[in-house]
Amino acid sequence: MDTIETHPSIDLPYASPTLMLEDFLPYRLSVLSSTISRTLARLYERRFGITVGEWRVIANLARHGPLSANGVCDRSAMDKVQVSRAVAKAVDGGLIDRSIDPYDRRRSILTLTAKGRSVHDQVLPLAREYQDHLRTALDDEEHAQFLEMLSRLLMRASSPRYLDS
Amino acid sequence: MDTIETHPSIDLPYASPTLMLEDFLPYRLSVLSSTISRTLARLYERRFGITVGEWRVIANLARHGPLSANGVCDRSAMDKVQVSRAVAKAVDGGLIDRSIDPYDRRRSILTLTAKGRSVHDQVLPLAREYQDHLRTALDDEEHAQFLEMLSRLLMRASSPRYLDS
DNA sequence: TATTGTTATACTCTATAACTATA
DNA sequence: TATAGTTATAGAGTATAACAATA
Repeated sequence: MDTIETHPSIDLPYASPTLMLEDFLPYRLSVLSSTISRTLARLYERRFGITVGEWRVIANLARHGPLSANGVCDRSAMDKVQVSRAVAKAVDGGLIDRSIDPYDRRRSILTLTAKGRSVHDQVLPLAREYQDHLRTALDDEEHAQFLEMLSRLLMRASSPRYLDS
Repeated sequence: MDTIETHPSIDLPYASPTLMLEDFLPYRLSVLSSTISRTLARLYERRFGITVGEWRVIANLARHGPLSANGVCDRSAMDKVQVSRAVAKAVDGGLIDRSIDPYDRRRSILTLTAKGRSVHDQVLPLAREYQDHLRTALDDEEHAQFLEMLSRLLMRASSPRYLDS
């Protein structure tokens, strides 16, 4: 609703413009994303003892594996340190098998173990179920639009002008 | 590994369904939100030495202040520990004035200092500028739709069924 | 007893850089 | 010299609980 008065209230000696946090896009995104991430993180941790990072690695190996650590980086929005740690934990837990690429001994070859595949096959329906639960908030067209808008926003958010400075 | 014979594909000994991470809504939201949050956190920290938490408290006090710590909690999606720490840092930095409510001596009364107001007035246009930069990815109608979809998704994400368990 | 707010503790996450081994 | 990956370190954020003061 627009203001009726043409100038700020005389009660206030000084009233600078303010931010309605609940309409600030970064805030809104952050609240939604962290609510969802927390829920999923708990789901993965409680039921399967894995972190979100491990899940991302596992999901990528299930779909695209075998991959090197670098291959996982490229597909997971995780940097090499995050991948290294997630992989170490998953190898430790017997979910991932790590060997050395004989053609380039700096590279690793990561594959799911049977146990890792089994965890994947159990987590996947739960992840999908949660996504479907969220998606009941949107119809198919809206969902497509939403994803498309996320893409456009990400391109903007990743633009160099704002990434440093 | 489980059965081979019952699976249709000949090429793959075992191919369970997989998740295309890049189409998984929680993943997409997380990548976008963390890119944006990181950018803003750097902006606030580098130019003004404040955390995102402090900025949220400051923005709320500028708009709705004076508030108690609880009042800030209600409006900022932060819990009382986060608020307590953000307020302590801002009081320490001379941005917020903290006194005790004489009518309920458990409560604090938080107001911006002149310095806090000044920081607010400098951060605000930068925050808006960044939001506007993001918003060039969307037209006005899309932006309204986007915020509205975020609301619906948040209601879903906050539903009790998935918050614990 | 319940509420407001602070403090303690432990754990996760992130960012950066240094390091190794290989190429 | 460059790349793949690991390790080290410190800082920030998060969750939980315990706590003091007040109601």
